[in-house]
Amino acid sequence: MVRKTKEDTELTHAALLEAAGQVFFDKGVAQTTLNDIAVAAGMTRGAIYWHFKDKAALLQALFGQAMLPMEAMLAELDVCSEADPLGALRQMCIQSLTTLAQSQQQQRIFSIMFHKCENIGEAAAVIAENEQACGDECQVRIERILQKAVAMGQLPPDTDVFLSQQVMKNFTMGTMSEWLLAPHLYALDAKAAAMVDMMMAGLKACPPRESPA
Amino acid sequence: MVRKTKEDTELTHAALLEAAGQVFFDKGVAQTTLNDIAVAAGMTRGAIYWHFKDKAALLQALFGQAMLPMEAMLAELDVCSEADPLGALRQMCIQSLTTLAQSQQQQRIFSIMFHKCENIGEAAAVIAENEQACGDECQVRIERILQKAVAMGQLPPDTDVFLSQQVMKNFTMGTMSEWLLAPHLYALDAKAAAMVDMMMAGLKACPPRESPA
DNA sequence: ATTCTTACATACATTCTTGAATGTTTAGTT
DNA sequence: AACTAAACATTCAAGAATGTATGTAAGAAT
Repeated sequence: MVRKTKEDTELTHAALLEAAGQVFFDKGVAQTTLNDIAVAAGMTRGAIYWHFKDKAALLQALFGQAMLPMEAMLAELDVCSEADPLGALRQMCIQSLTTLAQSQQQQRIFSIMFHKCENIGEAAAVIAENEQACGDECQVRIERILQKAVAMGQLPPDTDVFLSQQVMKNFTMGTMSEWLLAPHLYALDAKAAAMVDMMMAGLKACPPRESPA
Repeated sequence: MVRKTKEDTELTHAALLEAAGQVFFDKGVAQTTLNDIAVAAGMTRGAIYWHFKDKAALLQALFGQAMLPMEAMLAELDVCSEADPLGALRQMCIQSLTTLAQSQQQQRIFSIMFHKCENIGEAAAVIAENEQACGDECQVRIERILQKAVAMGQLPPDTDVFLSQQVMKNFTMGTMSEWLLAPHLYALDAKAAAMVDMMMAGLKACPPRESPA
């Protein structure tokens, strides 16, 4: 079995990505050989080197795949944040968690990002791109929405917008990260709303204040 | 330079640990050779193999070193939680963050744990020990204190104690993890109290409730 | 029908890293 | 003073992973 039709080619491309996700998840990125992935996909390393430049490129492709739902949510956020900015942020946090809870592929990839990949060297460039592009761009947007919430009276006027955004991010990322360490402990999709509501209640009641500069 | 006095021996032991922390932090655990560490400490691999069984043992020793302050805080927690359980938890969260913010060695080691070490295989055993011993034991204690807070009326009677503890943990770990990715973004030690207060306010105002079983 | 090129498989050379084995010097011990 | 053993340094064998180079069968183009 050698030369395939174009659809077959894309199929093996996807199969390699899926196998990579599985093996990276099982053994960790550093402990995983390209041969491991190839075998898991029923091929040889030649196939991988054809589709991807090297291990880092494979990882990058895998991460990029998981970032699509998140970027979609960010786009949606701008639309929904007109009337009720705080409500839109709440929805985004909840959706981030429930989306994660409902997709095994997402769980695997995020688990790799959080716990099974060293943010170093090649990977650092990938993380720095995806976490500075999505993370930095994301930060600006959320701060804008928080400012809108302040302007509309949903939050106190002296709210420290930057820190509030940071707290939201820390809470959400921490919840994802920690839940992935023990997904059986509780049903994240069922509890996400209650957890996020608790955080939002804190944001409304006692947000970090701007220090008098 | 070969045979040293006992104090010198302990000195090189500490030097090896410090070098390990530095190099692991710089290059990540997987990308770090034992030779890298030895050179950074001004020695050869022989010294490492004398003091530690292998790379995993070195990592374990390094992590154990960073765990001491945390365990001390847990011990202190039981003492302080009599009159004001919620206040004691608040103090613990704040102290966790400020302690991290004030010790560069802690920052390096926690950064390694969070972002530069794959929770896999050998390391998983270490993590599973330290994060299941400290993390599992920690969970039980915090839940007990939260129950005390419920009994004393500091929290609503139908508070979901387990989920509340989970939220506290997620927030604290997330804050540590995210801050370590960009420590220059804000002064954690100055802002820790405000951030924790926000979370605690949410806990008081709108904690996750027990679902009617 | 022939040729070209894709999509892999196979083989190979090179480079690292590890663990162990052995060597060496000197601090304690008696 | 001699001996033992600690505290390393040095050397070596072995495997393993990577990148590349080459082989090859089949789809696509003419």
